[in-house]
Order: sequence, then structure tokens, then C-alpha cells
Amino acid sequence: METNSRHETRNNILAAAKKVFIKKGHSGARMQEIADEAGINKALLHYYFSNKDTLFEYILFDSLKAILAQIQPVLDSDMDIYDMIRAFSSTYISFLQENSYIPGFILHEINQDPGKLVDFFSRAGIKPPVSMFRQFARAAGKSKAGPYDPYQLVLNILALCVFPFVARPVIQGIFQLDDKVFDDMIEERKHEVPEWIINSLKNG
Amino acid sequence: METNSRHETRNNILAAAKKVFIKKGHSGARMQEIADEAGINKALLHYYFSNKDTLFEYILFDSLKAILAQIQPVLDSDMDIYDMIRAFSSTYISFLQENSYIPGFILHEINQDPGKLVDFFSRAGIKPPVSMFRQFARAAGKSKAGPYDPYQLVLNILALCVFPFVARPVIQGIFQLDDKVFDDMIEERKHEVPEWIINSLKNG
DNA sequence: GTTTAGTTTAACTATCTGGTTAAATATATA
DNA sequence: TATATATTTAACCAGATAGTTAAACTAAAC
Repeated sequence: METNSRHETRNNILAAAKKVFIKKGHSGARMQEIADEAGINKALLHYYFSNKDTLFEYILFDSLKAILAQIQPVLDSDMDIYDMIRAFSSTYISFLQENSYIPGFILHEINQDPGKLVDFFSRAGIKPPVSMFRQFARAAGKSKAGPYDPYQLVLNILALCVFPFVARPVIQGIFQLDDKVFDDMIEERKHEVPEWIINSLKNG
Repeated sequence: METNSRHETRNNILAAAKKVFIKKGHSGARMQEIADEAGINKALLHYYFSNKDTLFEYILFDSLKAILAQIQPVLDSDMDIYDMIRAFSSTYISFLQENSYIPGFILHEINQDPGKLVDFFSRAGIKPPVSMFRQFARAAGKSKAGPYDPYQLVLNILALCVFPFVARPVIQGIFQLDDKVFDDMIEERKHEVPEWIINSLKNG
């Protein structure tokens, strides 16, 4: 038997829970599997986290925080819109390469229960980054874009960055692409996505 | 008590199962809920479909078939690449408007078990539409596109068409957009998506 | 009106799963 | 060494869930 500090064990559990919840989702995850993944038993797991929902909410909110944290710094900078799009795409895709399952996890769980997103913004003390997007939108409006709804623009950037990760197995299965080829495609997208977006802006 | 033909009841069950599975996913769906939705009882449900997995697979394969069926006719036509992109986007988004939850369902379930996609292509007697995409790819290659990897092109078109549907509640929650505004955005995308793509092709 | 096909009722089984408990055991710290 | 903390063991409970069964019932077809 190995004894660790409360802190270590707690983190150990959180890491295991993150892995299992993100892969299997709330309804697919099993407390026993989380305990196994953490290398402990169910009794100890429940000693640290009294129930599944509490643990789940922690992981979901944590994932949301992580994903929003990636957006903030780019939008806080004073780059022009083109450089902003370039910086965002590259940063975001890099983050997703290290956290491939997070987007699918969040999209699925918020689809199951959109109220959780409201809870997140209220309980976690985080506000919807509306102003942040407004800032982006204003910059987009000032560009040579012509009539390009700024919300559509942001949606397009997100779509091009995120979709390959949520659709990966489907795309690979249909296109018959192996892992390496797909990884290379994603790597390329770090600089291609912003260029596609910028090109589509120019002739709007 | 109402008595119907085997055929009617079977279809009734399939419609109910589709609704429940697509909304809740395999692990979230309950046979009792499907029975309720169909207005019958569990005994009769199991009389028609002996177990959950059989029923689930039917719905999943059916959804995959429906989604692939939307692509085929466009690619079978003899339009040039630009018109093909226009026709595809419009057709596909219209289909998704009527079947909003299908993409999220498929992406989530295939992520859970990519083997199901292999099963689909082999057991359902359907081949991966590789040639179909090759055809599309060849057309893209012949355009003024410059160095635009055809797989990236198809991935981009799919991303711009599908992503708004899988990310809807997240996007609405973050952007604080109400249903009508979001519906209007999607409606616009039927003609905007192809123009964005074509602009990005022309300015390559 | 008898038969047949479709449906319900209601009870039941087995298994899974989240969660609990109390006592035993190991490790670190004082 | 004594004590506090961390962890395991192993049994257990309660509720949910997939799936079964046999008998009763209803409506349509013959």
C-alpha cells in the first residue's frame, strides 16, 4: 500500500476522471473505471469525491475553462485582424493536438444538457466572452471584408479549427486515411486555415 | 388497445428509437423510453427487437446511410466544381436543418467505437465512397485553386456545413444568440458557405 | 363465432452501477 | 513507540436497467 498526500491523490483521481469522462462521456463513464485508472479502489474514490456528478461537473468545467483560456490571450493582444486570425488558428490547433478529445466531449455533453453551460458561466464565476467576441467582431467589420457577418466569421474559424478533431474517425473511415496522413493534414491546417479564411475575406 | 400491422408497428418503433438514440446516444438511451415514445410497452418492444444493440445498430446504420445518400447525387452530376460546391452546400445544410441531431449522434458514436464504421461499410454492403471523393478531388485539382489539397477542401466544406449543427448549443451559449438569430445564420450559410469556399479557392 | 395476429399486464430474473460501511492495514509523523 | 493519516478489503444496499415469461385480452379476418 502506498500513501500519498491528499493533494497528490486528489490530482491523481482528477487526471483519471478526466481521461475516462472525456473518452466515454458522462453516461458512458463508470466510477469503477475511474478508480482503476487512478490505481485505487472505489471506496477511496468516493472518499475523495462523494458522487459521480460532482466529479463530472469538475471535469466538464475544467475543460471549458481550458478551452476558453486559449482564446482570451489572442483577443487581448493588439494585432490586426489578419494576424489575430493567424495567431488564433495556430494556437488553437496546437492546443487541440494535445487535447483531441476535449471538443467532442464538450459538444456532446452541452448538447445533452445545455443548462450546464449556463451553470458554468454563473457558478464558475466566468462570464460569456461576449465583449471579447465583440472586439473581434469590430475588427472584422472594419476590414475589407464587405458584408461578412462577424459571427459567421468566428463560427467559420472555429469550424475549420475544431471540426477535424470531432470528426476524425468518421473522416478517416470514409476517406480511408491513415493516422499519419491525418496528423500531417492537421499540422498543415495551422497555417492553411488562416489563409483560407483571409482569402475568403478578400473577395467578400 | 389498438392493433396495427407488423409493418406499421415496426416502423413506429424505429421512429421512436431514432428519436431517443439520436438525442441521448447509445449509453444514454433507455429501452423503456423508446417504448414510451412509441406508445407501447417494453414487452412488445422486445418482441419486435430482441435487444438494444440490434436496434441501436439499425438506427446508426440508417443515419449513416441517410447522410451519405445526400452526398451521392451531387457528385454524380456533371456540374463544374463551383456549381458542385454550391449544390452540395445548399442540399446538405437543408438536410441538416431537418435532421439537426444526426451529425452529433454519428460523430459521438463513431468516436466511441470506430469499428462500427468498418462494420457499416462491410455488413451493410456499402463501400466507402472513396471514388466519389476522388472524383471531387480531381475536379478540385483542375481548378484555378493553386496548391489546395483536395482532401482539405472536402474537409473544409464539411466543416463549414456540419459544425454549426454539432456545436449549436455551445455557440449559442457563448455568443448569447437566440434560436431565431441562429436559424437565420444557418439559412444564410446555404449560399454563403460555397462563396467563402470559392473565394478561398480563387485567391489561393 | 371462431381463429389468428397483435398487444397488454404484471410479475420476475439477472446484472450493473452508484454509493456506503466498518474493520483491518500500512505509512508517515510526532 | 504512539498517533494520525491514508488506503484497502470485502461485504453490502438500493435502484436502475435489459431482457423474459405466461397468461389475459382485443380487434380484425375468416
